[in-house]
Amino acid sequence: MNKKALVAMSGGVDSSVTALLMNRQGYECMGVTMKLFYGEEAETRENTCCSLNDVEDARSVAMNLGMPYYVFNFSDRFSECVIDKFIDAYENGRTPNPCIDCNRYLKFDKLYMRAKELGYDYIATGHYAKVEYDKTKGRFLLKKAADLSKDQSYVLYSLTPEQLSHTVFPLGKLTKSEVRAIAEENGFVNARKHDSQDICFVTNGKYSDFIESYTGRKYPEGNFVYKDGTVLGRHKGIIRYTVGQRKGLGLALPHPMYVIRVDTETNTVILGENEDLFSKEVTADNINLISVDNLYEPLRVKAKVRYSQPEQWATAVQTDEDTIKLVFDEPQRAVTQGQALVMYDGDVVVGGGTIKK
RNA sequence: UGGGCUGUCGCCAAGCGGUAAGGCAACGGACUUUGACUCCGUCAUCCCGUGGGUUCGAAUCCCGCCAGCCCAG
Repeated sequence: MNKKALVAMSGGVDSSVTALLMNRQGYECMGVTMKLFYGEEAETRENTCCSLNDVEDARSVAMNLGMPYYVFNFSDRFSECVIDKFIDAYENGRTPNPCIDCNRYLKFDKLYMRAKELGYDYIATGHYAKVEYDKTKGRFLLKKAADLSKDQSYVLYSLTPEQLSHTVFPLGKLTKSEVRAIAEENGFVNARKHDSQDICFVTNGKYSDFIESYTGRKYPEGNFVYKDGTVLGRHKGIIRYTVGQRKGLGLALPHPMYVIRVDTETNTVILGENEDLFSKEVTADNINLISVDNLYEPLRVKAKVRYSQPEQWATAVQTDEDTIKLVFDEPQRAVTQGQALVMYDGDVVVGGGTIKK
């Protein structure tokens, strides 16, 4: 009997080629698009996933491949686990990474559960990453993609052994251009479609405008305060600012200034110079360890604190059940609460957590 | 009311007789499956508070006026 896989299809090139490859590899596949949110503009937007056009594209590819195709409505789960968390983070002076939550709570949780219910053993997605079973260690590993420029292992660090053992990433060994070529060869409608980017549920304008219209709340103005306490001006609501930010302050200053801290207690945004943004220490909680059981013994790793950042040498140690303390060899810029800390041992994802400070 | 200083893009600010630097902000784009960062581009062309004058030529020199600031009162 063939192995059965549920393929998450966004309507983009990557997941379409994923479906094709899964088919070729002999899996009995079902294509699924998750309906995650409702936005009037979403239907026409080009750079996002999961809009109506995207559903049509996904359906077209699935039909092409002769696999059943369904749309699952996961919008409740999405608003609860991604959007609400996103808003909560900004309201509390943190900076969320919704893609990570979407993977954690939707693709590899809700969708995986649904797959199991329907008798499918595997989830396949178009992520650029690899899952490998390490016989010597007796565990599943998450590894970087062959195409390092597209590697998405960072946003997958939360996958558990259970999830990894039921996950297939067929694109992990391919480069983006190979994927596009395959799509082209097979006449996929979306072969040349733009890569998705930006926050998928913010279909129009800025995320801060989205939060205000979604919640109906208005975030009060407050002071921009220089690190020495001097008031420099008024900010337009705390959710609009994140550590390291320079643009959009609306302040005319003699030299560039950056947000170095957001203080929700006093509703102030603290500004300083670029040099003030560097720090060596990071604490992360809500951790997930993949390649090791724990980190109570300090471990030399390479780590990063945001999606697009080359990893940096550091030493990590677990301080309790759910917390990691990591010290970089060199100070890193704008380590921000709410973002993810992800650690690597070569190509292998050691694990990660949410930056607490 | 006397005395002094200042008045150049939304903000700061060069310029000191030869035909408007730069920074900040803003806007547009690139990069990017998060937010940022970064990079590229645009941004005073009847014009340098205003009205005269000198000069081949002034934001730059001279005179008047207006506005703001400071010190006296």
